[in-house]
Amino acid sequence: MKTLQRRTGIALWRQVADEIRQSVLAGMAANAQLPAEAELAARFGVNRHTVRAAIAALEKEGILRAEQGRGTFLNDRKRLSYPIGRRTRFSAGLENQAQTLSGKLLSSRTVPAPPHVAQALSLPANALVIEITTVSTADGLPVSAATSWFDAGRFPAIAETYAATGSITASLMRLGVDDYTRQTTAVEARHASTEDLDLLGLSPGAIVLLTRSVDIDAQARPVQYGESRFAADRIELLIDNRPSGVPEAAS
Amino acid sequence: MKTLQRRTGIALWRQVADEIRQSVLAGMAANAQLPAEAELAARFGVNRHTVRAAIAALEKEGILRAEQGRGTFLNDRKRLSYPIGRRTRFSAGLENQAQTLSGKLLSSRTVPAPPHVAQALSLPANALVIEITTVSTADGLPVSAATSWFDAGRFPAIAETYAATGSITASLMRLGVDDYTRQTTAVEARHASTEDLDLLGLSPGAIVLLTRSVDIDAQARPVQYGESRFAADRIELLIDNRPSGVPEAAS
DNA sequence: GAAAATTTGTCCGTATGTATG
DNA sequence: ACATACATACGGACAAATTTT
Repeated sequence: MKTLQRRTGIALWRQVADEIRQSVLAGMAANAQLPAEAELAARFGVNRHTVRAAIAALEKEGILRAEQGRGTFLNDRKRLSYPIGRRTRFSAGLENQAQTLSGKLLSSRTVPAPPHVAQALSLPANALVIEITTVSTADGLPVSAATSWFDAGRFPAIAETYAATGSITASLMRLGVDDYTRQTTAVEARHASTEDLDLLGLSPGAIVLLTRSVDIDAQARPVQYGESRFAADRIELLIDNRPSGVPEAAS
Repeated sequence: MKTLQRRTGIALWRQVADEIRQSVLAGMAANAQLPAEAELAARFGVNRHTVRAAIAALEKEGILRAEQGRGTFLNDRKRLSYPIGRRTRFSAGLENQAQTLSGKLLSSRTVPAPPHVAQALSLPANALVIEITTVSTADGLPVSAATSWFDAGRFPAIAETYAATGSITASLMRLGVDDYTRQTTAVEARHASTEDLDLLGLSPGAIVLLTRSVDIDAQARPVQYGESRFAADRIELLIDNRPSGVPEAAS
């Protein structure tokens, strides 16, 4: 049952690290002590050195801390919860969970719309779009990197307004879009690209949640198509279909 | 730039395989030809042997086929799209995308509800729940493994009806729940556990999308809490908030 | 306080896997 | 197919820090 596999291109110590992260740490409280290295080695059927390599990796990720003579302990870090619904907004969604939120413009350019972007925005095949790349941060830790596309004819100044405000909602407001709603969100998961590792400050092998979303204005015209990469160890996506205003059944 | 990293516990050939899967194959049509091995080696800055190892792995996954003297070609396989909304149902959501769909009961047991399950189902702390583990398959390929919990007092025969029908919707119908809707869905991503690797037929290091969901009946009482693991390379989650367009009636 | 037990940290050597040319 | 260098995994022995007896 618990046979880790060899010769697969994934080092044993990394498989062990992944197992520890999810099954060992699953029900543990903050600052609780992990089983001893020897015990973990026995449980996974590997050498103690291999367990040590796994723990060293998790230490570098900030999840564990090891103290000589005492033991290894679970650090206190909790995941943010990012709500996705008709009124999906970065700042409003996380404002109760973090002290400081910010968005930073990394780059922008005007390009002919790639096919899937043109389709998402209901634009003709060779229309010009503005592509911006941004990183959003909560309490100083980057949580998402996003690439967004806007109709260059309708929002020629989107990059400048985003650079000034750090917010899509505020930028669109300045450009005449009083309100917008989320039409669709597709969610995938994958290993972070080297670029995203850099942008999000992640370790190699880290996982990102990838969302592809379309936002529309009050007249149901698409205003934004975006592809966001969320650091999967820092955030979860929450899809809540409860009609707003109805008291919650439980929780 | 695209500098692949060493000493990360992930073999270079596997990193190259992941890169090919997501960036090279991204915009390619089915049966299109890949760049030559030498060109790929140059692009990724690795030796040709390493590219060959990556291609061999992708061939074993069924994504590519290499033909001596001709080249390497992309097989035709697309990701399924699993819609999540108020009326989330496995069979109804995928029926237009696959020829055969099936659900199989792997195990069931009656246990005192774990705290988070009791909370999700609005049950007292030590209430009994029935826990079932299932695997759902599309066109013979497993796409999700799920663990679901039901109030043992209200649905004592849920395991038997699921075993008979292979469907949660049909099972609940037989047990007096004419209709149910999705209340919340939380989405995370992580490396597959060894158990899920086995259940879903994945290779070590593979990624799963993890959803935690609560379904409620017409009286807003929770009927099901479930944790599903989707093979991230076979399926994406689609959250569609369009009010019209989705037919209300389900058969 | 001293001794024993426990736990993490370091060093040795050896075999196999990975990556290059 | 060959040769070379480095990374990974194992096994054992022992040191260092801490807690328990």
